[in-house]
Amino acid sequence: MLKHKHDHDACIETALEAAQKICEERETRFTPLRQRVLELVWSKHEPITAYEVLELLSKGQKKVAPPTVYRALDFLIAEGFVHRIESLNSFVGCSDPAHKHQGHFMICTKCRNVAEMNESSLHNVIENAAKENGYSYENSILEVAGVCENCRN
Amino acid sequence: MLKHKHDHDACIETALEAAQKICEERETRFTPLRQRVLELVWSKHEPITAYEVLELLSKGQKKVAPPTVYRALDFLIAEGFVHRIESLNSFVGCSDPAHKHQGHFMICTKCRNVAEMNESSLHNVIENAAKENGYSYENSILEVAGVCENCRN
DNA sequence: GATGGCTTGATATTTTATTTCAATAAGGGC
DNA sequence: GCCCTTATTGAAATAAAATATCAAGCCATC
Repeated sequence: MLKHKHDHDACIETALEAAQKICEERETRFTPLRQRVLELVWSKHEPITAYEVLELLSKGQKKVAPPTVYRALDFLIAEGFVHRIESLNSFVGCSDPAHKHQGHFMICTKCRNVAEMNESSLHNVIENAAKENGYSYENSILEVAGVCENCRN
Repeated sequence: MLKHKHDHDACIETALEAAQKICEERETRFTPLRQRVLELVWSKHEPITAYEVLELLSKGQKKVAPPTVYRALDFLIAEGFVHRIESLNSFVGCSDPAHKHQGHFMICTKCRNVAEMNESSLHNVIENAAKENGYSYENSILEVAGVCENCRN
C-alpha cells in the first residue's frame, strides 16, 4: 500500500482479470460499462464517490446519468468486486473478490487510503457478540478510522 | 426493548434528565431546541432521520430549516447523547451517555429497532485488529444487521 | 427474425446535507 | 445594569447522494 512503490496499473489489471474470471464462472455479464466502472473505482486506493465515477466516466465519451453509475456499482457490489464505505458514501475495490466476506475496513484519516481487514477471527467475534445480545447475524460493517503506517512515518 | 411492555415515556424522560445533568457538569448549553430534538430522537427506539425530526419539529410551531436540525444533532452527537447510524443515514438516542464509547450497533432488519453493544472486549478486539494491521486507532463504527429476539418469536 | 429478459439511456425527482449571511440570545467584565 | 464578545438560531439557497420511471437497445434462444 506504499504509494511510491506501488505499481497501480498492475493492481487495476489484476482486479479486472479476477472479476472477468469470476463472471465467466457465474455466467453473469461483465459488460463494458461494468468493466469501465470497476476500472475507475480501482483508479485509486482511496474510496471514490459515485459522482466522481460519473464524472470520470463522462470524460471523452458521451455523458452518462447517475442511475447508470449506481446500477453498475450495484452489480459490482452484488458480485463482491466493490465494497461500499458507509461512513464516506464512497466505494472501494475489493482486494479479495473470490471469497465472500464482510466489509471490514480501516480508513486512514490522513491519506484517505482504505485497507480491508481480512480476519475471520474478528468476524467470529462480531457474530458471537451479536448472538449473545439476542440478535441473529445477517451481515455487518466495520469501519475503523486511524492513521496508516505510512502516514505515521 | 420489548415494545409492549416498555414504558417509553420514562425512557425519554431518563434520557433528557441524564443529558441535562451532563450538560450542567460540562457547562455546555442544553437549549430548548436541543432538548426538543433529543426528545424527538428518543420518540422511538428505531433510528430516525434528520428530516423526520425536522417534520416533527415543525408541527405546531413555526417551521424550521434543515440546518437547525443538523446543528442540534451535531451538538447532541458531540456530547454523546445521540449516535449516527451510517448505514441508515439515521440517528438514535444513546443508552449510556455518561460514558464515552464507540457506536457499535445491532439493527433488526424486521422491526428496525436498534440496540447498542456495550462490550469493551469487542472494542479491544477491534482496536487490536487495527493495530495489527498497522493502523493507529482513532474510532470505529460497527453496524450489525440481524433479527432481534422479539421478531424471531 | 420474432420473443423475452437483461441492460442501458434519459428525464425527473427525492432524499440527505451544507454553505452563507443575518438576527438573536446568553454570559463575562466593568 | 450596560457593553462586548461569542454562541446559537433563522432563513434562503444550493450542493451532494440516491432513486423512480419509462423508453430504447442488446443479446441469447428458439
